[in-house]
Amino acid sequence: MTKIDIAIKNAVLNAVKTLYNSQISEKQVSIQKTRKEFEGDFTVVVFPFLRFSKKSPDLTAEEIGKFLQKNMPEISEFNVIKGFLNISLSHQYWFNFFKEINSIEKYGFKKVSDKSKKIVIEFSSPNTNKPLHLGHIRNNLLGLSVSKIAEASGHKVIKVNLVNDRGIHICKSMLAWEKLAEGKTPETEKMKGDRFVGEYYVAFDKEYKKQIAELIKNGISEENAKNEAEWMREARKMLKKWEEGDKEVRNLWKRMNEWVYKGFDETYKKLGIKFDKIYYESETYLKGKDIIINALKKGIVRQKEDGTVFIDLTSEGLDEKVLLRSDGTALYMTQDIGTAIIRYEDYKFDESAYVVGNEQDYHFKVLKIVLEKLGYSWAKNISHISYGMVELPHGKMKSREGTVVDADDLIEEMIQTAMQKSEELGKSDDFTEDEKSEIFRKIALGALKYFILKVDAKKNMMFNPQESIDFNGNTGPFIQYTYVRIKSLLNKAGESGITDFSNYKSPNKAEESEISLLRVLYDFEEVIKEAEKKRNPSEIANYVYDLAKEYNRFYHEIPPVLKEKNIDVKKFRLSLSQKTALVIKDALDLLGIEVPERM
RNA sequence: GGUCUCGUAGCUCAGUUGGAUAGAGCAACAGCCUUCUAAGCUGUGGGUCCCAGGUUCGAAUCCUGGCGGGAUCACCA
Repeated sequence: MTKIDIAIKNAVLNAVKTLYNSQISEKQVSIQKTRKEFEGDFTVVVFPFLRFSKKSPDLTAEEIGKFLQKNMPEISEFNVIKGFLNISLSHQYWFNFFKEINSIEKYGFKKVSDKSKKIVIEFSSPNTNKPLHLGHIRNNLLGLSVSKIAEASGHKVIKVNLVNDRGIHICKSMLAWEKLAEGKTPETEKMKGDRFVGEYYVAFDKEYKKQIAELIKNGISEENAKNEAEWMREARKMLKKWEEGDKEVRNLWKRMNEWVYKGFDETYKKLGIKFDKIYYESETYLKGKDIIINALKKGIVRQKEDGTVFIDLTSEGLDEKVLLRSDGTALYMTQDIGTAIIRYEDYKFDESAYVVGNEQDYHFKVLKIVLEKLGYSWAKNISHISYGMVELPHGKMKSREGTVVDADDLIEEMIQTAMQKSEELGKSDDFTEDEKSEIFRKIALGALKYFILKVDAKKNMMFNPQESIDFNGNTGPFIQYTYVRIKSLLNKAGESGITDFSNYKSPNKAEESEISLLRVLYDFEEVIKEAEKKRNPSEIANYVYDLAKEYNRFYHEIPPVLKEKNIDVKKFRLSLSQKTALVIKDALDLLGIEVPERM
């Protein structure tokens, strides 16, 4: 499709050349959408041309406007206000534009082919010692959405999860379970496995703190107390046994992880998340160790007297980074080096992106540099999709202190609210029970997902449990409602015998609200491009909100479509509605949000 | 302390390749259901865009310096 704004830009370049005999660069021409309070579709800012025209802004704009109008049949008229040249496109142009996009099944989307860029996107990456919370939800939703946007941009996407299934934190839950559980399991307690295990993690911390306090009371320094508390010593012993492959410890580890995975699967399913590949840290961390030991032999990394292996990054303006402990065991960085390499061997990706919180900006900066120093040329194609923290009104979320918003609880609460709201409005009366659960689920998750994704990913965001669960205004349900409303309209049209709307003759004239709606539809292609470039789902979210809002305005301003006498006008409006619904659906899908057919 | 990042209406957020009178939603107030779903639409009030300089015809947006919040700088992950 030829983009009209690009055509205008070229015409302006041509105008300046012809009228003022001056060659200007594309960069100097700024075409923007005309602001609502003025008449027109696109605006050309003429200030940069004044030094070539040597005329007043208004006169320059006038001359360029006349030139454009003469050379572009799509332009119907123009006006000049204070040096801004506002261009109006003919109604015919907009009708043609609509016919064009209406004939494309997935307008704005690019197809994935064999030549597509291959992108591995890692997200979620949970620890297996506690249930998922709101922070994880943001991660998961961003990962899912970024993946979908990349796919819509024609890339081959591989969604990957790296499960952090080993380490001292897991041993803490295991130890507490051994000490306190008396054989209880998620089955006997009728509890979700991840939550069950999480309770023992909290129990560990409680006892651990008690032990530290005790030691401090006996005159031991805080630092020593933290190291020497009995449970901590036992947890470390357990970790060592795990690394040695102790059968009993491994069995317990396996058993408790299974509980957690079962719980996670439920939550992922509710969120609509699936992975193409799951990596387990327990299976990849040794690779990193090998790589580092090899690099030590080659002299790329060095060893200190105390035995730690490190890499010198001072030439990059960073510090020395330790890659192996003095006892030879692996660190977070070590295992991430290993996993990155395994991932490249598995997929030979063109790009590898990590969706991880901004608290790890430094980590990923270092990871990339270290891999480059180790000689992996593909390391330059690693990127970190960094996002901000979710904050609560009373402060930070800390799982050990129980000040978290649990993912499952939150989803359940949202479903309850959706149900209540629907009953209040008297809308659920004629739904069957199956329909109800399906509809409330979609609305609840739509509300939650939209709430989180509409905020710019890189910014911290505030989550106020009381106020955040809203279904009016700039929310997911508002957008879903718009879709449902259109569906209802189309169904009614169908009942009256009009099922095919595409065979109309374009009307002579379009209403202002129709043009406004078409202008928003025009932007969709560009919005996907921008969202992909910036890896930022919020651009899609804000767009689809604008679209829904614009449709609702159209819906109210236009007299009832079904009563329209002129059959061509009627069909055009139904087509326009239908396409809007489709774009809403496609855009919401990019956010991982489903649409109900009724609500 | 170094580095990074954010600061826009009472609250939650849009708005940066520099453009016109800075926009939404929530909350408050006032209207619109004998015409297609009122989870909707329309209107009113609400702003030193953290502060001070600078660049520019033009700055919320770019630069410099402050102030304030957050993150990070581990043989934790």
